[in-house]
Amino acid sequence: MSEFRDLPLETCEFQFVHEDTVRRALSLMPAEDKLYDLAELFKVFGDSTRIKILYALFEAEMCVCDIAQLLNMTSTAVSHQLRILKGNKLVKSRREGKNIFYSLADDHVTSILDQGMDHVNE
Amino acid sequence: MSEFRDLPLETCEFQFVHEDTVRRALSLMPAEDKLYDLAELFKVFGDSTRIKILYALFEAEMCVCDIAQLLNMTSTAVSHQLRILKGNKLVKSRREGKNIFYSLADDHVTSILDQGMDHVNE
DNA sequence: TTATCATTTGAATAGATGTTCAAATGAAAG
DNA sequence: CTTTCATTTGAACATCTATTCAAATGATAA
Repeated sequence: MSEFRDLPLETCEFQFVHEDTVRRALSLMPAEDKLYDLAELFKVFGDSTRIKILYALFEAEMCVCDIAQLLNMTSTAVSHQLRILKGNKLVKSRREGKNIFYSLADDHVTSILDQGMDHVNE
Repeated sequence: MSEFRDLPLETCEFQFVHEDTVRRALSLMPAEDKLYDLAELFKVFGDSTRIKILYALFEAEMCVCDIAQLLNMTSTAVSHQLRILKGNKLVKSRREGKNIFYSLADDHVTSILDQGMDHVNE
């Protein structure tokens, strides 16, 4: 039969509309897990606290306490968010005595933020 | 006094750490509402259903029913997400008889997706 | 008009998520 | 060792959000 997976018959109860378009798009879609990972990445950027943290680190590395002061938040709340940012490889950290300094992981972070900011500023 | 807003004294109870760094970063941060808008934008990308819809429309314009079939979801669920995408100017629509065709709003959408996909593929 | 059906809308539900609180690490200093 | 304190951790809570369901539009055809 077809080289593609069967299309569900139930979604549109009465007819197939534009079946060719659907099949072609389906065959060209990235893998399911890639799309999921991509959504997860953007989800990390989709919180104003985390966005603020990333912009703060844009200037210089900072410890948790610095960021907490800057954002007028508790160190605990900031630490929770830094954990998520680090888990997604958007920031990295180094210890210096009692302090742990965080900084942006790589230039990708900056370019994603810039791209988004362009859209917002239109 | 200072040209910057006062820093809160309560976040780090016992001392100011790296006050200069904090003040400089604070003065260079984008406006609060810009950062909020940016987070809102990324929040829209931060859902796998919406990501799938955008990638589907990457190939060709499609009606709600087409997308629903392709994603194996109900038209209702897809419509709700299209509403969000359209509200954020990521897709546009045109009516043709009973069908409403959706397509990507502009090239910005593509470049944001590409940038994110690069990071995921590392 | 009436029937058909793609799409939208609003309310309800279930699941995800950010902040707070209390407690636990971990490193430096006395 | 004990104290100090920056940071982390886990649980609880409140809020947000995606999907479902039932019902309403809106456009075409009979």
